[in-house]
Amino acid sequence: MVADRAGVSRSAVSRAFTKGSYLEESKRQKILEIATEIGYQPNALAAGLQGGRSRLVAVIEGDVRNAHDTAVISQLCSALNANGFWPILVSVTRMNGGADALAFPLDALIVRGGSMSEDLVHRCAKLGVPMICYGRPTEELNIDSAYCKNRTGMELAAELLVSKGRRAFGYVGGPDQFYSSMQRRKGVLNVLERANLSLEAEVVSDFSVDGGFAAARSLLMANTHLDALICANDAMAIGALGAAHTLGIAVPDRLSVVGFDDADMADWQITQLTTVRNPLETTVQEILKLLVDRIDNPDRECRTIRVEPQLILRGTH
Amino acid sequence: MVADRAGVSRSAVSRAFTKGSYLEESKRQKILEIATEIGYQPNALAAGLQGGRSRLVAVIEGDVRNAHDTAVISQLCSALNANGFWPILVSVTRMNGGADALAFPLDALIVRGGSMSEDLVHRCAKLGVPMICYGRPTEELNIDSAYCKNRTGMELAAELLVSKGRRAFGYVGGPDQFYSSMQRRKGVLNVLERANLSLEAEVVSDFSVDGGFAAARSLLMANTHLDALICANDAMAIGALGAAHTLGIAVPDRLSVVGFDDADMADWQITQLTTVRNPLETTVQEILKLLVDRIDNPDRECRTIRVEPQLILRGTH
DNA sequence: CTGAAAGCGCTTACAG
DNA sequence: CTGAAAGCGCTTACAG
Repeated sequence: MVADRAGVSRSAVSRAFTKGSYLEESKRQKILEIATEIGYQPNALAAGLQGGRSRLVAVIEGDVRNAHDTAVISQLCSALNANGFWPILVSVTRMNGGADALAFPLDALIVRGGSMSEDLVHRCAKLGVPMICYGRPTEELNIDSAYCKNRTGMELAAELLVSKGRRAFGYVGGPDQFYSSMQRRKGVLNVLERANLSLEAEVVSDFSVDGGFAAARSLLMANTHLDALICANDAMAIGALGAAHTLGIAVPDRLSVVGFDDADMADWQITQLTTVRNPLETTVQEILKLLVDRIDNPDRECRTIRVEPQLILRGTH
Repeated sequence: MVADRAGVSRSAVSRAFTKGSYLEESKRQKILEIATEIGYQPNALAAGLQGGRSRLVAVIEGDVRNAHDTAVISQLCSALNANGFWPILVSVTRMNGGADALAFPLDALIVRGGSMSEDLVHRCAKLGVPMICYGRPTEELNIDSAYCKNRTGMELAAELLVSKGRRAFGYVGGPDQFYSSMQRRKGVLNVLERANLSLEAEVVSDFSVDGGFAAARSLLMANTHLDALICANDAMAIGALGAAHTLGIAVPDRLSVVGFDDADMADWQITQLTTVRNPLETTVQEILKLLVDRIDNPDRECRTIRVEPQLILRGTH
């Protein structure tokens, strides 16, 4: 034990590792020295038991996965690390909707709107664990959240195509249960209405590349006159690009294809997808700000951060 | 407190939540009932303090990211969840090479070979925290590991191209410091030597799509006679496909391109990349077996699992 | 500035 | 089958 070796009390050792606590510098030095020598490090579990903060944050991972979701989670964990938090990754399907993670005295719990169950909301509230949501507004639940303006983003995309002279629009939507799916579709519809156009064909898919391929293929085969195909995310747009290719439809000459997210793959040479940027670094930063601020100030009112989307012009419009 | 409400001891409550401990069924029932009512759940931190297992597993996330690495980590966390473990995600750059995670009484620590520092190895050994490595062999360090047979895999790919009549080979390699880079390159060289061919051009890149694009582009421009381009992973192969496209080189008519990993993107319609399957589900399962077995049996000899690669024929060879 | 003591919320022998 | 007690490894008032 470090305390014995250094001839000090356990309190002193604890203080040596606590920034900003009173301890004679020479003593602290000696303690730290012995600690590194024998490889001692305060046990975070025991420390976390002390009423204060555990610095543990559960990140609930949803079941619908695409490149953008994965990227958000990865960046989120990185940002948590950078702020001295320990992200515990929890699968929504595996761990009882994420509620099992509440066995830990969590400083916070982060979840995408689409994976948030009522049960989870109730239990967090009951236990006083702050919840931060992303991907949809949650004011009505009194929960902080950050999300990209989906409708606005899609309006940007649709306006671009209308202004390019496109007139026969098809749409590949995301699963109905997602807030983002509804909003993105609404954005498209708004613009078409203003332009006195209507959606000529539409199909719902699953936000995946394969799903987008199948959906776009059947849509394009049944509606050969389409000259614009808007997809609710980049993964499906990439699938749509494949579908157009196999059907011999030239993009963008005969057909415009746009997506949403601006995932990495949108900028590859073989895709060069025109899309709407869903700025994940910004979203992640906002989530962290909400989290830190919530911990400092547990009783403040909940806040909703709306992140601005941005049109990214590349080669498929 | 549940114990009071149910009129039992704290021991009884603890036992009610511990599978396989003696407790009259009616009592257990009552305790569980009250627990769900008031939202009680044993504190995992306090439980973890009890000499036994914490069920906490640190997963160290490296700095070099590509789709395959991200997928491995994501699946790994999912598999850990499925086995009742709590993965703590730790950024190798942010958290002192991952060593900071040792503040928790970890049941194990999982790290990719390329992100494993000597310091980390020493400290895990000193603290008795089992380390499971993937992506390279670590027998000499007395550490369990699982990895795909890189050399064998690349031999499969190179043999395919040789048998197709390709004679002028180029190679886009991964960063020198990775074990997998060296082994994959060796696989290519072995096959060429046996066929009395030699590598005509070669360049090292960074396992990313953009890196692969730039590398392949310069390679192809400087060596217009190449008829085969082997890339050390799928991401760079996708980049190479883009490079070939912008240079007007028809794949596979004039140039064969193959990758390694069989990442999701390799099977998209727009890529249909011929590649070598680096079976991540198998690797993840093997890592979990190693981990569980190590926990049950802390003093067993270390094991190295070599996962079999598999040639996947698609459209670019 | 520092030590002795209490306490965080559990589990686990130890007695019954 | 079950309770009282000790103990896990820390931190934090409380006295000095």
